[in-house]
Amino acid sequence: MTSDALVDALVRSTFQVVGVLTRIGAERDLSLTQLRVLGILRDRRPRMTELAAFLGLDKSTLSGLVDRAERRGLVARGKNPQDRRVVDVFLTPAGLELAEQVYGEVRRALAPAAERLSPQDRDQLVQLLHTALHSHD
Amino acid sequence: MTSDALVDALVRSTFQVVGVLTRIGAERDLSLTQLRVLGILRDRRPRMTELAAFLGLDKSTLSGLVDRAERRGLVARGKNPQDRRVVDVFLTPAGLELAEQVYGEVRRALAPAAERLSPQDRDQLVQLLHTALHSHD
DNA sequence: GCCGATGGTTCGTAGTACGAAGCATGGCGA
DNA sequence: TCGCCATGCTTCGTACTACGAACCATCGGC
Repeated sequence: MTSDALVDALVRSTFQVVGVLTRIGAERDLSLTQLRVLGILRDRRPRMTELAAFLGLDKSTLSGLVDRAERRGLVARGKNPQDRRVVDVFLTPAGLELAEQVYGEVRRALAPAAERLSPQDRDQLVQLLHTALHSHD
Repeated sequence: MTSDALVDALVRSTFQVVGVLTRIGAERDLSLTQLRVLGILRDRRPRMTELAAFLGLDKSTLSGLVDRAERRGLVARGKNPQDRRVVDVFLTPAGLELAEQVYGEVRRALAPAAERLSPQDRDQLVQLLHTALHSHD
């Protein structure tokens, strides 16, 4: 099976990128999950359940996660006028700024990797990853 | 900058693979870190400090991690005859079996992704990931 | 033989994650 | 319209993950 080598490569690079993300997050006291939350909320204002589903987490986990982020002033809870049970989550200005900072840093950290490839190879890599993983069949 | 698209793609696929690994691990009560430990120990018998460094974790974190895995009978601590301060870690037969099981499952879970690519594309993807990330300059 | 360096463990603290139980609101069927 | 189940979220209890500081044992050079 040729696919084994590919799976190995994917897992390997996954852990490598996770390492980079974890390190950058740690510098600002953000876990991988919080990092992801910031990334997601940059262009969305989901309800708790949606966000939990997106992250693959239990609702109860998200409550705590949002609690802590709210305490730090990074996100806020909003009421939903259509349904008073629903809680919407969104970034505060401080949260947005931090998100942009962090993702800027991620880009900087991974730029050397990108620069090891020619522009054509980069495009191709993006394309291949998209085809393989972004399975919209 | 073209590299931004690549960074985005890398981060995206990272979270996707992390999702797969987390799910498969959870089915057997293994965290991402424990999964990684199993993977590493499949073909190594490092000392605690080496393993910690490899994982990017503090020694103290690893003590607990190995404690729990040992309690479950997955790994064992061994004395190092050259230096009596040193503790070597290795998989038990049960740990090895679980590791093989889990990594088989990972391969199965990611096989559909691989199969979306032609054999040549797979090779190319492996090659590109290696060049970009496996920076042995 | 002493002493600083190295290798691990222990302890306290905070975050992460789950499931069960609980409360409020919504919406449907009688 | 009322009753009741479903849905959305929070709270609580538990276990794991992770760190740093303090600690003990051993090693190696002097």
